[in-house]
Amino acid sequence: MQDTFQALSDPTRLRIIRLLASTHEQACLCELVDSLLEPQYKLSRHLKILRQTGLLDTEKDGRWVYHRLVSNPDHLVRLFTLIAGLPEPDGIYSADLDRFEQRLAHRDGGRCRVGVLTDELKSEAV
Amino acid sequence: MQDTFQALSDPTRLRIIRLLASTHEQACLCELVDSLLEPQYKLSRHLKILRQTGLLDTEKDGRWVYHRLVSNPDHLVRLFTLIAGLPEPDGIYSADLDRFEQRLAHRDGGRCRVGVLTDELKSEAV
DNA sequence: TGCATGGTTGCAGTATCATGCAACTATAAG
DNA sequence: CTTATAGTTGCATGATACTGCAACCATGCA
Repeated sequence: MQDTFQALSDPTRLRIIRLLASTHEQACLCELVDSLLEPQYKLSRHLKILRQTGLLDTEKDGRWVYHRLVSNPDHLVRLFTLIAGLPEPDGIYSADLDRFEQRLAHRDGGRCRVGVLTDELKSEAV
Repeated sequence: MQDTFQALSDPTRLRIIRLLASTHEQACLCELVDSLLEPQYKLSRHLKILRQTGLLDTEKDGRWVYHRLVSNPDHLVRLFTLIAGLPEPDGIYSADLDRFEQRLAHRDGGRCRVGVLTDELKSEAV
């Protein structure tokens, strides 16, 4: 179980878990890149760690790989709930959440059909 | 908050937290030494980290220093509860708990009045 | 078959962390 | 004052972890 806490001890990984826990959504890598504004390879590696630790499930669909929180064992689900309800000192998570929901608007039939949009999204914002 | 998970990502520190969370007790260093069977300096350092991370409160009483889980903020208390209810794959925690309760029998008026007893306790066990 | 693109990974550098040893502080008792 | 003991800490070392870069794999499409 300390592996679980170990996995959550990295800021980037905690952002990923919080995002998925508070939205009850799944996300592919490019959507996470646009939401957390971190390099693709960095997030890819953290996702791998979260998967290996048993916190994430993965489903491959064509070129896209969807990540979601596991739905068991029970104590992990409770932990996710606790994390989703955590107070937020800095506002990082709500900013992640905003960008994520903006990104979800680009889905088609509940599936990701585009790649990294960070630059385009920035232009729209202007 | 990742500091909290970071603090819990060490096996020794998790043993300390689990012990205090499942007993709702406080403990001084020598009692922890007898319960976890780890070197005093090692536990002392981990206790310091847990204190600095805001998971433990400390009360000094003569030569003895008592450590207990903090009672706020709320999400920490919930986390402690979750930890106390965690399944136990290996039996390490229940062994810690057994030794801790054996050690508590040596208290006098709810206070620790002896030092490290590991060797003596071993002899008794024979 | 070739290309664009979502995603992965080997490598190297740097930082962080846990541990053992030994020296140290602080407090109580003779 | 001296001694025993509960607890702390500086130092050196080995292990682990995060990151950036660049090369790579896998899939869909023209």
